[in-house]
Amino acid sequence: MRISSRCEYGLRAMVYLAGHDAGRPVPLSEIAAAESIPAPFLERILAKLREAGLVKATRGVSGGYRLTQAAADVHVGEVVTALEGPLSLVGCVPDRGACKRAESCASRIVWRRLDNAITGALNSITLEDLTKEAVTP
Amino acid sequence: MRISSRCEYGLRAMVYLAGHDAGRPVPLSEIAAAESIPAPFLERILAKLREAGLVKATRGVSGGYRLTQAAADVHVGEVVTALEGPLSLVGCVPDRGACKRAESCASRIVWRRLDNAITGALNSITLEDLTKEAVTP
DNA sequence: ATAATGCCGACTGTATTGGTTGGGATTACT
DNA sequence: AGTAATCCCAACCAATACAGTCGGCATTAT
Repeated sequence: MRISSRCEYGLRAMVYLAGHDAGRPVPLSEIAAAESIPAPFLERILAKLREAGLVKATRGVSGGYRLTQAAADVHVGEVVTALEGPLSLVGCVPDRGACKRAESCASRIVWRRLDNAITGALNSITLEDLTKEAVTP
Repeated sequence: MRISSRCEYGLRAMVYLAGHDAGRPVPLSEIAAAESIPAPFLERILAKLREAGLVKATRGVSGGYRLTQAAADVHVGEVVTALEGPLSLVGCVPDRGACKRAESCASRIVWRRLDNAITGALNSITLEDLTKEAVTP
């Protein structure tokens, strides 16, 4: 039960993009250097974010990455989901059929609550909030 | 970012113990059968819970496991921590020195919030709540 | 043409997960 | 004393995920 480096890096990269959008795409190498992320690893992370539609890339000289949406429209939960898979920590929460005893399982109450807490926490923050650091802890 | 089976099983076992404490210890085999948990695996899970002081075992014929405290005093967070390690999903939250950029890192805000959400969700439920199923989702 | 950039598939070492196996040590009961 | 039920423990295993790396190809501004 740990957030992967992939995900930490990915969020840092997204925040960087949000904070450095000046009409030009930002090359991967710049993000990697600024955030101390191994470049080839970051490449694979950005690929996932691109597949998820969160960033778009332009190739060639002076190419790079940009957000596809305004920073204010991107919730952190979307970023985490793109990199970490569904936020549900336990299979029986989204898919009641995943476990035969789901109906009578008291523990499921816990996992449902946990699910709500996590989703709420991550979806109540946008990239814009983070660039402004105007979030109360 | 997933709860391990170890942890799901462990919580189910704890809830079972909370709901079946009739002054006698409950043998592992009973829990395993009732909750469909592979017995040898459950054994290792209960070992961890015992190390954490959450259950105690008595050996020999008609031995078994019991909670060390009243169900109302055991918060789910303790059970999860015992099996899954610290609840913090990211190293820089409990230990600010884990990452050099911690001070200036906007993402850290996210992880702090997430931490609080998770801890809050898990520590607001006790085993007794679960046996009564009196928790609102 | 060239250099900067993104795209992609294959590979690797390490750790974790989800177990199993086999043999002990304790204890209640007869 | 013997036996069966029970917990205790160390070693092992296969599959998967994690955190990267490497090498080459495709695209494009200049």
